[in-house]
Amino acid sequence: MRLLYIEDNEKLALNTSASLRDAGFVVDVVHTAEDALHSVKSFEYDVVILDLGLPDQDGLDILPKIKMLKPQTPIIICTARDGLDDRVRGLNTGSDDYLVKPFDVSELIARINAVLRRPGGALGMTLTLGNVKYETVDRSVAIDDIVTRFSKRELDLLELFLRRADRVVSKDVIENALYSFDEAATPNAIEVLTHRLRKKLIDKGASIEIHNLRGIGYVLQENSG
Amino acid sequence: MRLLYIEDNEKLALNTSASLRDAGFVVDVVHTAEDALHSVKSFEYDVVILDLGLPDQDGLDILPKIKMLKPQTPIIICTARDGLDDRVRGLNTGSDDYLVKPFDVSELIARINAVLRRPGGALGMTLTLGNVKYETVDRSVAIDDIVTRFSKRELDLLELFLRRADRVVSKDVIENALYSFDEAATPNAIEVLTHRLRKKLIDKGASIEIHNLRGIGYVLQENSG
DNA sequence: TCAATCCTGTAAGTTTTATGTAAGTCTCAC
DNA sequence: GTGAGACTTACATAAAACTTACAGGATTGA
Repeated sequence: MRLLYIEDNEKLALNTSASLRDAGFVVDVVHTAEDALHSVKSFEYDVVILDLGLPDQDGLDILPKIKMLKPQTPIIICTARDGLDDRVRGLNTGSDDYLVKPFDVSELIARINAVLRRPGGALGMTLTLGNVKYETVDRSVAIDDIVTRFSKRELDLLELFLRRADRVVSKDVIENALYSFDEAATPNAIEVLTHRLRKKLIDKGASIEIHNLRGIGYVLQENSG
Repeated sequence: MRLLYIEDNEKLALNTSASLRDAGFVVDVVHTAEDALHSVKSFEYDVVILDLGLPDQDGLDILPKIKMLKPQTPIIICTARDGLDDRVRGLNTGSDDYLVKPFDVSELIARINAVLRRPGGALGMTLTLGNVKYETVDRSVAIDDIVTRFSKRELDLLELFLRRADRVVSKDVIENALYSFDEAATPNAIEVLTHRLRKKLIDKGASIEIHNLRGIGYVLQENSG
């Protein structure tokens, strides 16, 4: 899952991109429109995040250029409220999204996931580990190519683990990813949920395992033999 | 099968859209370029029908905008003979078509079907799963080669499910596919409709089943054993 | 044109199940 | 061995989906 993050404010870019990496994305950061276009030409991104207010030209000018180069790639535009003019609205394609500044990083992450999940958004986006395949578009899971049912929360957790396979995920991160502010969540809720996900994975013969690191968090790994 | 019909002449729009609905399409009608762009952004259409001669701007200007928003969606342009200039020809991308006014509605329906039948299009095939066969051209259904009657809405839903067999279809997607924006649709309407389709499938001995994924959507699957 | 029939959405009641809580057990680290 | 953290099981409940009945509207056929 690779993102291009176009943001001229270097300090902000540093902070935000770090959070995005924590969330399991691969992030390329550029600070100018010129670099951005170069990157778009050179690599395949799943999402482009465009922060308006670039120094070398009006940020909006770059939007149609990116669109022309990669019509399929969804773009998330970050803009101050008063920048939300008709030009943004007009260019916004429905497969895209915009976000009014200031915003919380978790909000941005939610938007990225939403855009990726949309039908036609990210083409053929499949998270795979071992014999487990997760389709982000329709949130379906197949183990050894056999479609398997999971509940909503189980899917949330599985997706989170798959995005951060082989990396430690703390209970905190899980809580933030799965539960909105108005939803309560004792640490136990996550333990129970993990238990259920584990059980289902074992029952269905998945070749992946959720390991616990006492006091630190969990890791999803392909089981080695 | 959902269409957007852009036509500023309200009387003509009313007549034509009624005929299109009779032919089994879900039709959204808009009278201005602004509304048209808004709808294209908000919904997924299988075909856009653009009648040139809109009041708020030269109709042709809207064409590239729609194209940019949804490069995949085929567009049928209706125009008077003298409007058939190079600009139309130039913008026509091959996935599109145009129709010279005045035309008969049956002609328009034929063009729509033709466009949908094209490679990569949505029509002109038999959707088959288990012992159920669905003819997209005339919307007829056969179970074990016995022709079976379904109501319009049931056909809409069945077609949607067959096109996405073994994949999760959310209520949201169902609502957008089956109901034009002037039609109401409580979530319950979809539940009732699903219930009726299920019952009919069972009664007629179909070997396919609609499974529910609580909070996520539905899946159509061939029943295993 | 009128009646009969069918389609389809609403409403209300019932069933199902996903999910958090609680309480107890296990286990690892020190 | 002790305690904190994680695991497990059972349970309650609220949300989601299912079902049934009904009524207005459309369609059909005489």
